[in-house]
Amino acid sequence: MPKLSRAAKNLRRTTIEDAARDLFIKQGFHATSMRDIAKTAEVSLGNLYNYYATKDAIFESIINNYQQQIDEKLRVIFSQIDEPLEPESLRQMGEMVGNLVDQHSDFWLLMYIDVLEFQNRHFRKMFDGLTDRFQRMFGDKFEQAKTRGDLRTGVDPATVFTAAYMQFFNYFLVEKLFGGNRHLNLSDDQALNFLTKIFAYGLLSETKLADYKKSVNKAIV
Amino acid sequence: MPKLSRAAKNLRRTTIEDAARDLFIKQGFHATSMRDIAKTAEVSLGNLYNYYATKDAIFESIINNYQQQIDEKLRVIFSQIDEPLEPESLRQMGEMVGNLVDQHSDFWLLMYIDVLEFQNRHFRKMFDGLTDRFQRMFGDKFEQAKTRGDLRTGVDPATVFTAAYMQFFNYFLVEKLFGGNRHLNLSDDQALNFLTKIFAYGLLSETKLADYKKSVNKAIV
DNA sequence: AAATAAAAAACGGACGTTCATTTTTCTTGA
DNA sequence: TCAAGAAAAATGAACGTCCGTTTTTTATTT
Repeated sequence: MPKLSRAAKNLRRTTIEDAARDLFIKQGFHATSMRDIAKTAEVSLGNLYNYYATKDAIFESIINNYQQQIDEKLRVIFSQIDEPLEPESLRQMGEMVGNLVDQHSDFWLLMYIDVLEFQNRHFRKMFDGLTDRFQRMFGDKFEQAKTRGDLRTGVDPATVFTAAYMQFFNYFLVEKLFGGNRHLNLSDDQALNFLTKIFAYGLLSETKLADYKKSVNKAIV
Repeated sequence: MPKLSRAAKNLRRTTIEDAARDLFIKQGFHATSMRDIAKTAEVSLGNLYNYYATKDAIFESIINNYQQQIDEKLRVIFSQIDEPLEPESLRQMGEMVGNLVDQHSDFWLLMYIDVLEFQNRHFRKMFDGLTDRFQRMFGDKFEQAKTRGDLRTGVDPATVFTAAYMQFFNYFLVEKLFGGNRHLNLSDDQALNFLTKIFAYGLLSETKLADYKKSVNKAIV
């Protein structure tokens, strides 16, 4: 018979992982000691080993939980997109990606830890088959746009969408984590507009583009 | 009177730094011990301290030297670009960036170490004022293209060029270091063509684009 | 032999992990 | 209702190892 309820145990685990995550992010995996984690989590050193077999196990558990959290946020982001190929939607996605990077920069730092110390073993799936996933997600919308004649011929919409997604991500990561302060010489808002514009030009047919230009920004012509 | 010539001393330093760099990249900064470095460099532990005051000093020296090497490679890349706004040039840049990432993936790993353990102190300058630098580099070419009417109105060529540069870089980093095997669902060659196409559409005027489409790929129309 | 370089040994401390011990918690029997 | 006791949980000292750095010793060169 267990003396602690499952809920109480999970609470302890959460406390430990929160502490460990903060420390890993602040000072790296190797630089963080089990004693650091114990002290921050207000748990004895030995007791850590009642919850995790090794220090690595703590890292892996953090990643798995965090990954789920981020996956859910991404799911919400994409679920809010009705028409993925509308410039407005692209921009909206970029904005939400920016928020995700802002609010969870620690998660991406964990990814770099993973790249360096675990050959990105835990994060590989973030990029694996990315285009295919978007195709599965929005395939019908892509098809509809194509039959409507909204798209340039010879340009695969799923690939453009993926490229836009990646560029938005990279833009904010560079700004947030790499100290590239305004590396595009634009404010975040302006950068979003600009990148959206680029991908819209790359994606849309001339007739469709004409609408975009007219409606959004007359200065562009 | 020194017993070792300056050249001999530099050789030792090079040997030590080569060993340290390999180890840092393979297992990270904190996971690499001075004893590891000594053994790999075939130098005694104590002797390391005749050449470097601390372990950090080794890391900084490596970065500074490597940075110079990469800067020189980048200089060569950009010096080979005559007409930065030609799609062909963009693609060429992308290809060379790909080679740079391939041949020096260790350098970019050092950057991630720097992000995690030194808040990117040593690499900040890689992204700082990037657009300005391209403007300074190719400003006259950009102006010429504008007056020739090659460009879309309302699209700053330096910004497009920077965005293209960043996207090429990011594409290859994801492929090489993050295990995103064919995350755009394209071969590297196809990805280069595709990304070039996107930025060309975003950058060039309709008349100029017509030339591009005709000359490069009739299938696109 | 004097100066420089290299090697080896030693230092104090911190590391991840283990383990004997103590404390807490809940069940049980009266 | 409540002490007894067993099981679970928590503790902190201890272990052996490795760490970055310093100091001492040895080798090499002029």
